Amino acid sequence: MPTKRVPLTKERVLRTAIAVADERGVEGLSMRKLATELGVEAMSLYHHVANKHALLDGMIDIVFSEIDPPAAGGDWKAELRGRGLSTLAALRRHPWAVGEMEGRGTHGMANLRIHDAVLGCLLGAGFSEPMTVSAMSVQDAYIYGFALQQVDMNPETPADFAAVAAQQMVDYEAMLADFPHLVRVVGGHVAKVGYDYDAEFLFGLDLILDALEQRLPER
Amino acid sequence: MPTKRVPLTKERVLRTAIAVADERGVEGLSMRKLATELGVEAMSLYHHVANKHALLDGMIDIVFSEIDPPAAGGDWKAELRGRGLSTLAALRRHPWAVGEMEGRGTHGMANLRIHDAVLGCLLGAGFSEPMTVSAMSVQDAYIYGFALQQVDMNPETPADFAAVAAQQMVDYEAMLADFPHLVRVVGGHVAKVGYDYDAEFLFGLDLILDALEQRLPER
DNA sequence: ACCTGAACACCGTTCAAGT
DNA sequence: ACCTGAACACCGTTCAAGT
Repeated sequence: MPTKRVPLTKERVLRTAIAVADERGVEGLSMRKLATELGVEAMSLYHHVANKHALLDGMIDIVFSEIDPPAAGGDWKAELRGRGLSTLAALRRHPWAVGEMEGRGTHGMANLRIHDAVLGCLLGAGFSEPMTVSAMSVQDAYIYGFALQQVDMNPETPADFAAVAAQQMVDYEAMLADFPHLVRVVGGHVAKVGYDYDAEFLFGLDLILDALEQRLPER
Repeated sequence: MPTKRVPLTKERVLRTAIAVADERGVEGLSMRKLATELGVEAMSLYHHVANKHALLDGMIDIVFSEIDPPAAGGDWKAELRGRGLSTLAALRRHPWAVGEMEGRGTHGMANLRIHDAVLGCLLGAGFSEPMTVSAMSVQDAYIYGFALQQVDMNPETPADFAAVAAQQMVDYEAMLADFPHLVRVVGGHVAKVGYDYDAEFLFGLDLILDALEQRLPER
């Protein structure tokens, strides 16, 4: 209703799509709803984006652009720790992203940029070329996997919450009998309020970075 | 056309849904197509499954049921290594699964069963309760994250392959100038045929398991 | 050049009706 | 009890037509 004069651009389409997905989940993002949000008809979007797949490609690369790349000169462990935290933060701001990153053949410029920086950081630290590939692979798998698990904790459709709670109770019934370790450990430590996801994330990230340091040729 | 007498059961609906998703991706799985595959109308499915969300819940728990749970008594590292490999194998057989596991509040029985076994294995190894939670969290994040990256490598729609190849070339153009480390490392080691995903997976899994062993109280 | 109305071939799901 | 036909409210995308 307000600024109806501002013209449609690819940038504006992508930014608005991200806002919609952040708010309503990727399930709640349709070309038609996005168009309405932009004060336009659905078909107008196709002048700025080839199709919905390309729309998601663009959205995902914007998420990658929010990640701080590690510097190559300094303390490589600190740099990669910072990059890990920055990645998790971006994926937490855009919880739909991690589930859509897989299977889409193409890689955006921002994606390539941060991976290039990570490789440069590891090579600068003294890792061999094959070891650098492996070292990046473990870190990325861990970071994306952790983000994925975290999304799993916060159900994105609050409408399902009652169903979830009910199912939880059914599970609990069986758990008491069949899953003693889950009852003991999860009941005792995870279910208590204030479970600290950032601390949990850093435990794993530091575990991996320290283990990688031990694989460094010299020292 | 052949066996039209066999009655619809939840089991048969879920198994067929998995077969369809394995073959055509989760995008290619609709209630209507699944019904056709079963020689039935779409609405008949709703007698065995509450809705599509519940269908996916059931499918995912069948994937979990294909994972070998670790034993509690033996060599904990070997057991958890085996469980990691078994999980990766299941997620490779059903590439759609890892992208659908997130965000769905509910957890099936097979899911709970294998997590209970992992916890039992770690507790049996001598880890404290909070450490057991952390140790399972790193492993799961790594395993699911690795599976996610692997799906990313194999584009699930072979129709897009030409587009992917074309985009790859565009990327390469820019890479030569802007992403020197990617060109050096990925060009030299990853792009060469025969990149061994299982070896890469085990590098990270063993790195994590060895690092966890160092955190064990006694030894 | 940029936007759109109408249309096509799909979706998930409900509901009243059939056997 | 189990299955279905017709209908509703949605999808992504194409295409010829408007400005």
